[in-house]
Formats: sequence, C-alpha cells, structure tokens
Amino acid sequence: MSCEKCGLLKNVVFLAAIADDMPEVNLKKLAGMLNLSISTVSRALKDHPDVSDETKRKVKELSTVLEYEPNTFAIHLKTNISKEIGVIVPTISNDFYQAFIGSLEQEARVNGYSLIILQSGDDPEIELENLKRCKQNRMAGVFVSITSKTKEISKFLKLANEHIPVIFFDKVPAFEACNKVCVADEDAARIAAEALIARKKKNILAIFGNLQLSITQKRLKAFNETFHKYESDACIDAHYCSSTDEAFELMMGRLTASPAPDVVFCMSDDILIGVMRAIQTLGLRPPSDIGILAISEGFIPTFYYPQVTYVETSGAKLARLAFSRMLACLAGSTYAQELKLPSVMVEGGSL
Amino acid sequence: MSCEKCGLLKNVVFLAAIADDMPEVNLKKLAGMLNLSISTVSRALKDHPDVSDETKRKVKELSTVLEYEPNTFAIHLKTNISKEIGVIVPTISNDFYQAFIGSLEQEARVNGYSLIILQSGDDPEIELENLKRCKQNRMAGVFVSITSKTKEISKFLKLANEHIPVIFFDKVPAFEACNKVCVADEDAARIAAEALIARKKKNILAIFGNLQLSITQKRLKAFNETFHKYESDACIDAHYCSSTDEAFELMMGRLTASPAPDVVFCMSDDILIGVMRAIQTLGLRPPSDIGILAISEGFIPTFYYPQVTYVETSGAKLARLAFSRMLACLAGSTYAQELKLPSVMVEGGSL
DNA sequence: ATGAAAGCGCTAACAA
DNA sequence: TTGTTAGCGCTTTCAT
Repeated sequence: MSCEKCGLLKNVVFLAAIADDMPEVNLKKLAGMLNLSISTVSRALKDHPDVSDETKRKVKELSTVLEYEPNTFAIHLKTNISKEIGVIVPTISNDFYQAFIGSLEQEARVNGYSLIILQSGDDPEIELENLKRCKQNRMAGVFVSITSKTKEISKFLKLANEHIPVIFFDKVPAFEACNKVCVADEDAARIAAEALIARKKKNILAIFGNLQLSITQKRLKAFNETFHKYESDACIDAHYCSSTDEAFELMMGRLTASPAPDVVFCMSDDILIGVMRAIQTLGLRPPSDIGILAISEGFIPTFYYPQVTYVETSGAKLARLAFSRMLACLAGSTYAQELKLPSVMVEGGSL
Repeated sequence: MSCEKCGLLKNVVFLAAIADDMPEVNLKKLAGMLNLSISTVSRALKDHPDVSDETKRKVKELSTVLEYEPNTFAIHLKTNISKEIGVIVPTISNDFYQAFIGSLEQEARVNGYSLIILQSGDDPEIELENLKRCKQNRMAGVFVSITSKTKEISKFLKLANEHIPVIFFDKVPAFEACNKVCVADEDAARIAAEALIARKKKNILAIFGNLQLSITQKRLKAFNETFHKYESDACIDAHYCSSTDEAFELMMGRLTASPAPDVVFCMSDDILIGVMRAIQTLGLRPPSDIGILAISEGFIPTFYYPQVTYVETSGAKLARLAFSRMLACLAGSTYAQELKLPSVMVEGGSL
C-alpha cells in the first residue's frame, strides 16, 4: 500500500483519500508507514522527551491525517484500569436521583470519567447482579444507593477491599464502617420541626415514608426529639406512607375528619405530590386553609401556588460532594468517612 | 503454593481461606494449580464439547472456589466488541428522557448491555466530544437525541459506517437518511386538535415551545392543519414559550385579558407546569373555569386535580421501540429506518 | 534517539 | 482429549 520511493507527503494525501475505508489504524500501521518502530511511535504520540522533534512532527501529522485513535481495550488490558464509574440506584425515575446523576455526570465528564447507570428496581438480587457487573468490568469506582431491602453489604465492602472505591449515597447502610455521603437527614427534620414550632402550629399532620427505611427512622426521630426539646405542646399525628397514592388517600381521610390539621408536614416529594393532589381535590388554599411544609429536592414545590415551603435536600449538591470523595478515594484515601450535606430552608408561601 | 502430593480437595480448602487476599485469579493461575493448559481451562469453563466431564468438573469447582472472573478487558481486546451502549442527550433532567433512559436501561440489562449516559448540556461541541468518547470506547451502539443547535450530523453518520449503529431518538435530524425513532409528533398534535374541535372549543389559547425546534414546527403545523381540515371556526391564539417561567408569565397575562380563552393547549410538560402554576395562582378551577389539554409524558398531569387530560408521548414506550431497533442493527440490519410511536389520548378531567 | 521484545489475559487455529 | 502457539494493540524495560 505504501510506495517506497514516495516521500511522506504523497503518502499522506493518498492515505487521507482512503482513510474512510481503512478498517483500523493502529500503532503498527503508523510505524510501518513511517519506517519507525512501534515504540517510537507510541512515545512520539505522548511527547516522550527521548523522541526528536522532527520525528514527533511526522508521527503526529500522520496520526492526525489517518485519524488514529488508541485502542482503549488494549490500554485497559495493559494498565488494568478503566475510566468508568458505576452508579447503582433503585430507579432513576425520581427527582432526587435525577438531579444527583445529572450533576454527577457533569463532574465525571470534566474529570475524564464516564458513568454507567444501573437500576436495581429496588430488588437486592438485581442490585447484586449490577455490583457484579461493576466488578467484572473493572470500573474505577462505584456509587450505590441501596434498596430498601438490602441487608447484606459484605459484597460491597469486598469490592472496596479490591481497590475499587465504593461510595454509598443517600440510602446508605446503617452501621458499617464504609464511605457514605448523604444529606443531613436529622438536620432537615429538625429544621422543619423548628419552623413548625416557631409558627406555633398546634395540630400537626406529619406524613413520613416507609418506616423500614433508615431515612424515615432518622427523620422521625429528629422530628420528635425537636418537639420534645422545645417542650412543645403541639399535637403530632404521625403517619407512614410508602407511595404517592397512599399519601393521597390518607390526606383525603384526614382532611375530612375533625379536628382538621392546621399544617401538614411531608417527608418527601412523593408524599408531597399525594398531599397536594388531595388539597386541590378538596379545593383548599394554603396557607390559610392549611399550612404545608415539605422536605424536597426543590422541583415539585414550584408546581403549586403558593409555592411550597421546603427544607432542601439537593441531589445536585450531594453529587458534587460525592464525586469529590470519589476522587479522594481514587487518589488513595482508604479510610471510611461519612459526609453530611447541610440542609437549608427555602421559603415558599405555603406555611 | 500447590502441593504435589495433596489431592484437589485439600488445595481447595486451603485456597478458599486465602482467596480474599489473592490479587488476581486468571486462567493461568487456574491452569497451573490443576496442571492443565490454559486453553483446556478456558474451554472447560465454556463447556466446550472436547473437554472431558471430569476435567470440567475440576475446573469449575476450583474456579468457583477462587471466584474466578474473566478479565473483560482481555476479552474486549481479543473480540474487539463491547457490551456498552452510549446514550447522548441534552440533559437527563427531563421527564421524557428520564422515562426513556430508565426504560432503556432495563431493556439493555436483560440483553446483557450496559448504558453509558452522556449529557451534552444542549451544546453541540460537548455533544461531539461525547460522540468521540463513544467511538474511542468502541461502544456497541449509540443512541442520540441531538441538541437544538446541532447542524452537522456527518460525524454521527460516519460512526454508523464504522459498524457502530447510531439511532437518533426524539430530537432527530431533519432530512438525512438515518435511523430515527420518535413519537408521532404530528399525530399527537392532530389528536389534540381533534379533541378540541369535538368539544366545540372556540377560543383557544395554544402554547407551543421554541419555534426553532423541529418538534415545535411539526406540532404547530399539524395542529393548524387539523383545524383547517375540519373547517373549524375556532379562534386560535398561538404563542411560543421556551421555558416554564415564560409560559407562566404568558398565561398570567392571557387569563386577565378579555376575552379569556375557554381552553388552553400546552405542547409540552414544561409549558403545562407554567400554565398550571398560573391557573392555581388565580384560583381557577378546570374544567369549568377553563379547559386544559396537554401533550405530556404522563407524570406531571397526575399532580393536579382534576388530573390533566393529555395526549401521551411515552418515553418508556419509545425506549422499547428504540432498543428493539438497536438490536436489529446490532444483528446486521444496515438500512436506515424511521420509526414512529403512535400517540394515544389519556382522559383526565380537565377538558 | 530509536528499536527489540516481553507481557497484560484471553481466544482459537493447529498440533499431537 | 489436551497442549502449543500466535496474536489482539498497547506500554515499558532494556538494549543499542
């Protein structure tokens, strides 16, 4: 294909013309055309000081013309590291995870990493399958938000021992020493409770999520303790809903009972949606008919008028925190660490 | 490490105990311990008929105990194919893409593929960077929803020529012969228009998206043509909003003007959110005060009471259609094909 | 400044 | 039935 008598330029023009049909351009091919060894070409391409400028110039010119791109498979095999990070979540169809993943992807990209999304469907078995994939594909690291039923996290910890950092976020295991990054659940509930106390709400309907989840337990505990601490005489009617629909049904029942609550606290966006649906169904107008306070990602509260007052749990911010921790782990930080993202209150007009 | 005089069992027990510390288990190691050649071990593991049952048994037992897992990097290098599929979208923070990606991930997983998520931020330059990554990482295939500013799709087509199927979805390029999968935009707008005509709405406020987008143009055209076709005498007040906030402002202005519209048509979820915020702000109650009809993914309409009537554009369904097309391409289907997902009307109580 | 060669872990054609 | 060997494309050490 290359003519011995021709100079470089002629070759280049010729080759550029047929570049589209070239099945694979690799170091060997470049080396052959330039009458250089593979190692010299390799070095030239990465600006190794041993290579002469003239050689570098030639090599780079040809590689550009032929649109050489290194074979990442080979690099992976050789170096045994990849630039991919696994993200295992119950589902991405959730405002919080969406914000988290969207933000995480941006962080990853600017740092040269790609994100592999794996959904467990809240099924521990699929979660383990996904983890296995992360291991088999030798991901650089893994982010995990565990399912509500995950009991065993030894497999996760084992990965971490094999030099693949595992960082739990949001839904994290309870007791183990591992890397965790989550919103300050207790804090958010405490701030919410303090807001209710400050506004002298006395008849509070508090709707929490599935009581099996540690996030629910934490928020419930902090919520109650805050009322206790301030020696509030408010009456708290606490309930637990696992879905938007459950929250809707509960709310419909409570709003037509007496005494009607003067405020409702929603632990999550899912619950808020159900609650607001009930409030609209009955034609109530916050805050005069009833006050509303939620813990939320911040997107849903803007759908309503007045906009719902909420304590923010930002997925986007959490992602940045999580990724910085991942970078530290990738750089060699081995000890487990638990990071908390502080909560802030965002005033709407519903309280 | 292995004792010549020991039987297999003893070895196994010993090795299991230290398995956690074993840096890497590979074919060579297994072969060495069993006094077999690497190729025999490789064949045994994949049930090659040439290998004796007894050998297979031994090999599998040891590989299980040592938790052998093939090195995917090596397999990739050898076979030159990966099981990863790139997904390039402007942003995942959007109900439609979220539904699409969530569903696509499920399809991918059951077919043994993983999804790499890449966001362009609606920036054509980042979009190209992302495409390059897909190429460099030799993805099995790529799904793309182009940015609103993407003019050049030759790079995409080039990938497709290099045996990496590229399937455009939702936001697809206008004229070129390429693989496209999208919702029947004209259909959805036509169905919406027919519904308005059937209900004899006369004073219609129609809010469309950014007029630069082909999706807006298509929907606008079909919408108008349908009214024309039925020789409707309805008055259509058409507007274009690029964001939720714009839709809110527009709606606030229109609702206080006279004559007030008897129905509002929203081309997308973004617009619907702004419109509903205005309706709630003014305390209007659909459908008596004003009718509402949207084109929507189907999630947002359930937030309100009565639930909003909408023409569905299902991201989840589109994902299944798109993935089946991808499988066909991966199996060798080369010719370009344009697939449309039919729209259906979902009755709420807002019209 | 450049080249030769080993080797990453696996597959598969060929040999025995 | 099992073993030997070449090779995927790259990096890197050790010559020259």
